[in-house]
Amino acid sequence: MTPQHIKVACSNCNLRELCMPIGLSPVELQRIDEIVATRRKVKRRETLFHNGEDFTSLYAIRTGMFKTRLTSEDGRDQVTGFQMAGEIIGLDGIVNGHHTCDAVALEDSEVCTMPFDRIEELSREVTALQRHVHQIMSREIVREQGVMLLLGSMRAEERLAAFLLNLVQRLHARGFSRSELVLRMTRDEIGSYLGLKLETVSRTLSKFAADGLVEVEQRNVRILDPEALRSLVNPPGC
Amino acid sequence: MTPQHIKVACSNCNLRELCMPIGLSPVELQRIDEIVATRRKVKRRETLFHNGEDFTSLYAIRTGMFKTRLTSEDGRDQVTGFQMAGEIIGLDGIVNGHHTCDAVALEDSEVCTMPFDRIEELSREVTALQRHVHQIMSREIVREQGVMLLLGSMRAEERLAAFLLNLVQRLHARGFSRSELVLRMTRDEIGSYLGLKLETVSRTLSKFAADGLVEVEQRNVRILDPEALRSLVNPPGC
DNA sequence: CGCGGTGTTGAAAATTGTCAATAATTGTGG
DNA sequence: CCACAATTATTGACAATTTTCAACACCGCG
Repeated sequence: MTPQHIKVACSNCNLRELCMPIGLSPVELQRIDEIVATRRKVKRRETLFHNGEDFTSLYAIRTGMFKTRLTSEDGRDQVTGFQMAGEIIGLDGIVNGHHTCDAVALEDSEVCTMPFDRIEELSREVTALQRHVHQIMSREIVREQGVMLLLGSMRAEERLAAFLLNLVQRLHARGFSRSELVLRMTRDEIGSYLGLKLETVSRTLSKFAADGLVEVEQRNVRILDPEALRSLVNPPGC
Repeated sequence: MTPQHIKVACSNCNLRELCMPIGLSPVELQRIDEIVATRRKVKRRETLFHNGEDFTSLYAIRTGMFKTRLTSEDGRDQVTGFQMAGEIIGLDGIVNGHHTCDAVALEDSEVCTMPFDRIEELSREVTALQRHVHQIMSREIVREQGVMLLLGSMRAEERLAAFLLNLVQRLHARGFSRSELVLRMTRDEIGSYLGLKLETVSRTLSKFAADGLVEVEQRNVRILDPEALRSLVNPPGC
């Protein structure tokens, strides 16, 4: 309700390789700086945008973590993703000019606001940006297909193993540990994302711990046997 | 293996309002005609493209129906969508330059091949086309989020009801009956899409028939009580 | 220090999957 | 055109997985 707005630039952002096209000339890079209108801080539990809200901008996450959540008419809801630094959210709003999901900060976070009409304008001139926008959208389509595979054909243990491996891999790509992670979301949110009840998530985590695959202490998870987790996701007989 | 290639034009295609931007000037429309390189016929059970294949083009379906299918490393597979006339497939290939799923014709079909580099080139000049491409990709993202909601939070009856209503609604938008439809896919394929076993699909269909919601004769389905189906998808207490 | 939100665990119930038998349909080749 | 094979669909009985309901523990914050 009281977002802070701050002027900034991509050209010296340390997340550049995560959310910007590569191989830009200095002049192109400078023009892209102009895309980011402002930064905006979003506190834990606050929404960046919500279902029904007019779509104006895409958001690049600078710090923190978000969940996107779909709520059906009858109140059922589904977490559709967890997004971290360098990832882009808001793509759902393009098609109808308003958002169709909520984006909620899981911790105090900061995003770069990129007005979409400026993105469209500039991507007509900077080919690398055009390509990049297409890639970001295609990547999201492919990611969601992977979630469909998970939800449609995996059992609880496989889903949770895939979830943990995916999270830690993305964190590692951002310079964090290859084996330790902090879950910023509740068991209930993990369950919603994985199509499981929170009790099932909790039980499955306990079983992983009992089997020596992970060490769990609250939201701190240490992956002890990544190979065993991987073999859960892709069963042995292959 | 022996695709037929035929030259054609969008400007007088009867599916124009389904797969092309609206409000184009005659000169813009003519330029868009140039996007469609060829038409290609794909026979039932043949693939339009498959996982790993180099990505070059998007495809607009002219006639027939396809399924897209994801196959995981261990051989598990997941149907990620059923596409019909006027819909676009191939968006998965943009991000990495190769397709990450298979597109299989469920009946003898015909598609328009649209080389993606031409689409990018032209959408730099024709704003309406640029916007259209973004909308198509965003629409696919939103569609997949809906499937995630279905797979993550609905039970078998709800999933199947949602599936039937979605299919018949899309068919109706194409001039077909509001209540009768022909399933071009097997029970197994429906089950894969809905995260259910084929036996569950069959049983649930039988139950719908016993309850007087639908009439099922092989792949011919008549929806007798669309309201009851809708109330299954969105349970009464709302 | 207590309270609300979060997490764990057990037992029973519900849903869906598995296995198996059979039927119906479609495609194929003689 | 018919017969046979292969594919697809239906149904039942039973098993496995996950959910539901409930009780209780833990933690962090005011």
